[in-house]
Amino acid sequence: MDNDPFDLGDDANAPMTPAPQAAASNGSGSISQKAAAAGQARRLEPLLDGLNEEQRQSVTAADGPLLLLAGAGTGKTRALTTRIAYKIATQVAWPSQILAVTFTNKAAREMKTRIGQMLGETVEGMPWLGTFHSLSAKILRIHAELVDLRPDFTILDTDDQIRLLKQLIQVENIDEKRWPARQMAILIDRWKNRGWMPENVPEGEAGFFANGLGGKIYADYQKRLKILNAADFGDLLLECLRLFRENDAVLVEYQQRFKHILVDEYQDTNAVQYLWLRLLAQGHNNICCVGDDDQSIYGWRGAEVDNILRFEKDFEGAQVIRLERNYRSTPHILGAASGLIASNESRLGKTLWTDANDDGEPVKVRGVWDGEEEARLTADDIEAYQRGGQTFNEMAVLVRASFQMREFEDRFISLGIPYRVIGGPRFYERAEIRDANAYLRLIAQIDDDLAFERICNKPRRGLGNVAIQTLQNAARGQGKSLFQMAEEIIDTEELKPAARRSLTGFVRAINHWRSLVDTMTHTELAELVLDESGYTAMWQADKSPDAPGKLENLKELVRSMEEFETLTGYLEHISLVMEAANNDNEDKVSIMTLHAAKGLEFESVFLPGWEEGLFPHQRSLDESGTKGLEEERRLAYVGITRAKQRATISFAGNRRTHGQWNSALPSRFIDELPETHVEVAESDHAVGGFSNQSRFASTSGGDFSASSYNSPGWQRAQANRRSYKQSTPPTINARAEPVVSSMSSSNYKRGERIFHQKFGYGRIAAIEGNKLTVDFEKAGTKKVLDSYIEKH
DNA sequence: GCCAAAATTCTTTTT
DNA sequence: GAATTTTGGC
Repeated sequence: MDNDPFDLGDDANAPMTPAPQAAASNGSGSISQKAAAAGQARRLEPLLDGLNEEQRQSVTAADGPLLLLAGAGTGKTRALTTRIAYKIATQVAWPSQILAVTFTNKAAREMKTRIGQMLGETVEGMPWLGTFHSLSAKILRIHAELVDLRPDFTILDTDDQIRLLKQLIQVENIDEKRWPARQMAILIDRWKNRGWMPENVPEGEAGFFANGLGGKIYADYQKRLKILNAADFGDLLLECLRLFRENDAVLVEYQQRFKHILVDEYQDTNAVQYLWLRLLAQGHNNICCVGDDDQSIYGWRGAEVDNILRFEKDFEGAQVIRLERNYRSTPHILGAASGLIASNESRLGKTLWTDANDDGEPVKVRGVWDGEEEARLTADDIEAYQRGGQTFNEMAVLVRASFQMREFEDRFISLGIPYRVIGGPRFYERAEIRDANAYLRLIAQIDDDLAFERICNKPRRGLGNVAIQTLQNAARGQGKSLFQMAEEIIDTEELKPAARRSLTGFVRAINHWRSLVDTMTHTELAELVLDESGYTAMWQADKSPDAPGKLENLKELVRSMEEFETLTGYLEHISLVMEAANNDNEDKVSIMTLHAAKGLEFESVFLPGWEEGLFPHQRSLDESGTKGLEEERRLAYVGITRAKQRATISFAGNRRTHGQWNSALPSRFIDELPETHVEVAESDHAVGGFSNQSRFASTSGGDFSASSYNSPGWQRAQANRRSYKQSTPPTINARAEPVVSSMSSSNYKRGERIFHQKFGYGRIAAIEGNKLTVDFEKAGTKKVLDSYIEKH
C-alpha cells in the first residue's frame, strides 16, 4: 500500500469529514473568533491586492455557477488561482475538496505553484488539481473493476492505438490502403469525444468507415482494450463518465467531495468533458469556468465553443463576469488583434481595452520571397532586438504548422542564436525511448500485448513474422494475452525449434525481471533490463550517426525515472505527460506552434507563414468551411495577442511543400488587419510582389474586383511602394518587374516562354489577371504570379 | 529471417 | 524531401 502511487494519501480522507465553516459567516464574536477574523483579514488582503474591480469580484463572488469571460491578457489565470487560494484561506473548503481542471499539464503545474506561493508553504498540495485526463485516470484507477479494468491498466498512446486497429482491420479483411487505421483512430477519438460508446454511435456515423464496418471495429477495439487491460486517451474520460453513470454511489461520493469545481480554458471543453463536469457539479452546484470564446482553437479535437456560449442556460442562475482590461499588449497590438477577430460572426463579443499611454509599435507586416528569406530576416530582427537589450527568452517564433520550424532552426543554428523548440519531436515519442518503455510496460503489466509486440524481437532474437503470427493466432483463439500464450506455447511443438528456443529465453528473461520489481529500485531495474536484454548493446553495435544520441537518450531516460517513486508512477507520468521536464533556464528564443503558444506571452512575437492555404490552413477550410475559417482566425488572434510590445507578421511568395515548390498568396487575415495598427516592413525586394498579391488576397482567387484596390493591404502596399522606389534600389525587382499599373492584363501572352527563379523555364498556359498558369519544363504545371517571372 | 531498395505518405493543430 | 512502410532478393 505504501508503494501505491494511486493512494490518495491523507487528503483523500479529508472530504469525508465535515468542512470548516467560513469564519465570516458567523459574527457572534468571541475574542478568539475576532482574533481569527483579524488574522484572516491580514492573510486575505495580500491575495486581493493589486486586483482590479472585476478580478476582485471574480475571486469573491458568492457560491453558485460562475462564468468568467476573460479576454487575452486580462489576468484570468490570476483570477482563477486567487479564487482557489481564497477559498482555502477563508476555509470554505479544504484543498482536497476543490476540483480544479486544466487542459495541459503545464497549466496545472503553473497553477499549483501559484497557489502554493499565495498560501505559503504550510498548505498541502491540491490532490485534485490536474488535467481532465489525469484526474479521470486517477478516479478510474480507484474504481477500475467497475469498468472492467484492473487498477494497473495501461494507458495507450496513439501509436499503440493505430497498431491495434491495424490488426483489427486486417481481421475484417478490409483494404488497409483505402481505410487506413490512422483514420479509424481519429474517428474513434471523435466518437469518444462526443461521449459515444460503441452502441451509441449513430448509424450514419458508423457507416463512415469501410462501408459500415466502422461501428463493428469500434466495438471490437473496445473489447480488445479490456482484454489488454488498457485504456486509450478518450477512454479515460468516457469510461470515467460511464463509471459515474452506472454507479450512483461512486458518483455521489465525488459529488459530495468536490464542494468547488473550477475549470480553466472552458472554451476548449468537448462533449464528454462537459458531461463529466456537469455530473460532478450537480452536487454543490459551485462551478466556476474561465474562458475566452475568441481563443477557442481546438474545434478539430472535438471542443465545442457552444459549451461556453451556452453556460448561462446550462447552469441556472449563473453569474457572468467579464474581464476586459488587458495588461499585456500595447494599444497597437491590441487594436490589430481586435480588428482581426471582429471579422468573426459567432462570438460573445468583448471589448478589450488598455490604459497604456504609449501606443507602442504598429504590427509589422513583411512580404518575402521564400521561407528561407523569412527565416533570415526574422533572425536579423531577433539579433537586432537582442542588441537593443531584449533577451532571447522574451522572443518567440509562432508557426501554424510544425514543418515550418525547420527553416528557423537552420537559420538560428548557422547564426548561433540559441533557441528551444516547444512541443517539437518529443522525448517520449522517440523510438528508443518507446522501446525502453515497452520493456518496462510489459514488466509492469504482463498483458500489455502492444508492448510485447514492440520489443519481443528488439534486439533481433530470431522471432520474426512467422513466429509472432503463430503466437498471435493461438493467443486470439484462446482469448489469452501474448505473454500468457508464449509461456504455454514454448512447451509445445507449434514453433520451429529456433524460434521456440529464443521465445523461451525471452519469456524467462521477462519473468526474471518481473521477480525483481519488488527487490530493486525501478531505476536499477531499468538499467538492468536495458543491459540484459541486449537493447543497449544493439545501439552500441549500430554505427549509424545517431546511435550515440540514442544511447544518450536512454541514459537520460533512466535519469528522468529518478524523479518518480515507483515504476508504475513513472509509467503513469509518461503516458499522460508526453514531455520530459526540460529544466533549462538559459536565454533562448522559443519556436513553437500557435496552438502551443496559447496562454504564453512574449515581448516580441514573430508570426511567419501568413499565406492562403497554410494560414488559414487549406484543410481547415475544406473540412469545416466558415467554421474552420473562424477557428483559424481565432488562432491568428491568439498569435498576435501573445505579443506584449512587438509583433511581426510575414508571408512568403514561394514555399516548398511535399518537396515541391509552390507559389503562395498572402493570407486574407493580412488584409483584415486594421490599417491604423499596421505598418509594412521594409523589405529588400519583395514589395512589388506584395502589392500584386494583395489584390488577390482580398478576392478569393479568380478574378479580382475594383474594390480590391480599396483594401488596406493594397493601399498600404501602394503607399509603401512609392516610398520604396525613392529609397531603395530594386534588387530582384529589376529582373521580375511587377505589373502594377494595369489591372486587366499582364504583360504576358499565352504560349510565351518565361523564366521563374524557382521553377525554371516554362510556357504560359493560361492567364487570369496577374495569376499565370505555367507549364514548366521541369516542375510541371504551376500557378504563379507574374511578378515572380521574367520574359525569356 | 534479414537486409536493402523501392514505394508511399506526409504536413495542421494535442491530452 | 524525408521518414516510414512495403517489397524483393538473398
